[in-house]
Amino acid sequence: MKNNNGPNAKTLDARERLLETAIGMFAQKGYAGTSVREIAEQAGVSKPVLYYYFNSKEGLFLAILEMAENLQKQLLAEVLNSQGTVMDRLLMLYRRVYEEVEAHPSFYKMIHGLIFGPPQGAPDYDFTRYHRYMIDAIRKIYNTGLAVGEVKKIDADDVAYLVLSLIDFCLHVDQVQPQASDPQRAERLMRLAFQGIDQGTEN
Amino acid sequence: MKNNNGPNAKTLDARERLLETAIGMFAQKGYAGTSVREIAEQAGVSKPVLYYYFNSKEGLFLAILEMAENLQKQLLAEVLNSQGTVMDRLLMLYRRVYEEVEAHPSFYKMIHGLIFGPPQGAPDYDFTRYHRYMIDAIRKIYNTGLAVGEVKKIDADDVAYLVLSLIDFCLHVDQVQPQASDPQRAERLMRLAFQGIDQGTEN
DNA sequence: TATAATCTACCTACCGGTAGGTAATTTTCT
DNA sequence: AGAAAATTACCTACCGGTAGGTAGATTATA
Repeated sequence: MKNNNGPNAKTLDARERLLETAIGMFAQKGYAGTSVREIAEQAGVSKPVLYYYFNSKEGLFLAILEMAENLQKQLLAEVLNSQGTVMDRLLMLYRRVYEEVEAHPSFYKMIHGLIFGPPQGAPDYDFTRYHRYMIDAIRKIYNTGLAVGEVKKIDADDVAYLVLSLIDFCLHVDQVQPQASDPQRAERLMRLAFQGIDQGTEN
Repeated sequence: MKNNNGPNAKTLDARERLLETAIGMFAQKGYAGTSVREIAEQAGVSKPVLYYYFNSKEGLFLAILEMAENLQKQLLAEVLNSQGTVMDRLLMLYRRVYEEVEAHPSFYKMIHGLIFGPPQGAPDYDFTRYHRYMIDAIRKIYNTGLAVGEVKKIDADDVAYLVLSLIDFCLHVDQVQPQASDPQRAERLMRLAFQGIDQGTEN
């Protein structure tokens, strides 16, 4: 009954509530700054329930990271399946990431903090993989454009780093300085960078 | 005596040792992940000495941030006094920041983690100021170049964001993925971006 | 001898994690 | 089908240990 659907609906409830709450608190206060007591309390369950589902604070943490990685892989696969010019596809990459960030701000904030922040006693985890996946994807998009003579021949890594840097930066600014937020900025910056990357020098 | 110079040398010793140790530990483990016990121990003093000089963990933290802000202001003033083309001056900005980061890696890492990471129970502090100072400086450099017709007329903020994004990103990569480090990358990326920003479209 | 700098010993509050128990559901046996 | 056994999903109460912070004695300096 209640507001749940299907069998063992209540079972999923506590687990998912813990996940969502933990994401929010890790995003706001970091791993070390968040206690399992707070998480359990805010999720409306007792502390041992957390240990029942995740074995430990680290287990809960790693469960979240696994979700994040799957989400990213899925998103990139989707973008890499797209068609269009290099510019179109890179803009689509940005927009899809942007959508995801808007839909799950805490999730993004937590991952972002882990990638860029200090490891605050959190379990070892190679966060650079998130960047590697992005770099790879951008490089692939650039290379297909190169094959059809759509873009200049430049070091593909340099292109990838330049594009990723502005995507990351725009997302970061949107998040920590909402008053300076500008959803169009990333697109403008990308076009700005592309005036030197596109084969034709139309401007 | 010892290895110190001038009066109250030993006085400064414990205090400075605490500052340096704290910077290193905050950089590695974050604010919440670092205990005052560890800091005092690693600095070779007892815990109350820390409280004698800084009153609290927060006091120590804020003392470090004040140092950082002064350092940045001094660096930017220096760069803004320089002469040359927009490109030259922006590259100089990058190189000076790079030098400073190389010279004090933990210091940079700590500030970087605070700007991009979650506020892990650390005292409230507006870290966006570091970015604002940088944006302002880059904008000023661009605008002087614009006045003499050296660069295209583009939104100065967009230029500043693009330049800052790649500077930040390159410094970040150098730090978290030393094996992928490349001191020349920032310069290459900046030239890459400039092929679309420079007035002449030579390529 | 006054004061600045440091120590040992201790406080309370909270940390991650667990022991042990229970209501309710599901599975197995007859 | 209905009783017995097992499992799921949760609870309260507590553990050893460590967190930030302090009181008060002690040592060095001038």
